[in-house]
This record gives sequence, structure tokens and C-alpha cells, in this order.
Amino acid sequence: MNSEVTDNQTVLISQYYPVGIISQLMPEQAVAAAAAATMKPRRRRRKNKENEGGGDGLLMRKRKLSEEQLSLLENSFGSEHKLEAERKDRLAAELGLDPRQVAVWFQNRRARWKSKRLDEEYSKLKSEHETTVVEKCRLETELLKLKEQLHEAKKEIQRLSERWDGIMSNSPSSCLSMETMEPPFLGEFEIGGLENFFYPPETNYVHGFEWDNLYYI
DNA sequence: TTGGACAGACACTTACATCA
DNA sequence: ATGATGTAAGTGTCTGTCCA
Repeated sequence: MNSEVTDNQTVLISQYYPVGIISQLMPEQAVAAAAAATMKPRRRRRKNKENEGGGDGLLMRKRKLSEEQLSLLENSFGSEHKLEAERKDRLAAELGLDPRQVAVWFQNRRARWKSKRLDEEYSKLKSEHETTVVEKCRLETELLKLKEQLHEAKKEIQRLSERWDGIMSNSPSSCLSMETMEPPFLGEFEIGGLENFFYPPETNYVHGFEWDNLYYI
């Protein structure tokens, strides 16, 4: 290389060779390239025009890997996502590629794999969330129904209680004995007679509900 | 122990190839 | 012709390792 190398050519060349190699070939340009690399904002990559800068158009053109190369790379990735130096060199030799290309391929493949995995996790979580929302709706509806039933039950208790008090206060000396009286109609709550109705079970727990909670809704 | 060189990984980006 | 998409490769940064 000589001093006629332009900045543009330096940029182009730097795209295809590591800085270490450039520094051996043209130390001054390497310093400039290294300085440029630390600048912000990012240096825009030059558009790659065929034959520009006297370069070989085919060399500059982005190469697509062959089916065979991809197949071998995929197999290798399938067995291990990480790429040790030794395996990289072996693969590169086997595929006729630059070790750097193999490293880049693994880098990109890991990125694609991670992206796909994140998509799948997102879909799974979304599905679980939707299922949970539906279940929540169902439980809320059930809760409303139960509250309604409880309200009706309280009204019935109140009605029966008033009727009972009326009977007791109107005929304290009635000749009717308790034994002869018809028990009040308890409808669907007639479970085990009046005593059981007014006094919750000792465990205070029936079918997942606390009696205490039922009375204080 | 420390600091610099270096390599590898990763996120982000760019540019090219391909296809609908 | 053109916009969308996939992908090879560039860039910046961080981290771990080695060695003087």
C-alpha cells in the first residue's frame, strides 16, 4: 500500500480485513480507522458498488453460503451453540470458509435462535394469560351468583324469623304444643332441620367456603 | 496486584439478495 | 419496480484471560 490510498478505500478495506492486518499493511490508516471506530455516532457503512475503488466486485459482493455449508453449520450448531476456537478453525477448513465467517454465522445463528425462543415464550405466556383471564371471569360470575343466593337466603331467614317471633308472641299460652307445629318451610335450605340451619357446622368450612365469610359479604 | 492487549460474545445496525 | 424479509457482516461495548 502507498500514500495514494484514499480514505474511502481505507474504509472499504477495513470492512474486509481485521484492524490487526490493516495495521501491518498501513499503520497510519489503521490508527485513523481505530479512531473512527471509537467515534459517535456510528460510522455509516459505505454502499458496496461493484468494481468501485479498483476492487474485485465479486470479492466485495456479499456471499450466500451454499446448502452444503449451511447444512454442516446447522448440524454443528445443533450439537453445541457455543463455538470454541478449535472447532471454529476445523469447521472453517472443512467448509472452505474464513474462520471469521464461521464465527459470524454462529453469532447470527445464536441471535436468531434467541429471538425465536423469545417469540415462543411470549406466545406461551400470552396464551396462559388469556386462559387466566377467562377463568377469572368465570369465577367472578360464579361469585355474583353465590352472592345473590346468599342474599335470598338472608331474606328467607329474616322472613322465617319474623314469622316465628309472631307465633311465639301471639300465643304464649297456646294449647298448641311445639310438637304439633309444622316446621317452617325451608326450601332448598332444609338441611338437617332448623338447628343446623341457624348454627353452622363446627368446622365452619363447607365446599371451600368459610361460613364466617359467607355471613359478612 | 495491576493494567494493557486480545479474543469472544452480544445487541444493534447496515447493506445486499431474493421473492411476492 | 418496489417493499418486505432473511441474512452476512460491520460496529460498539462488555467481560474474561493472559502476561509482563
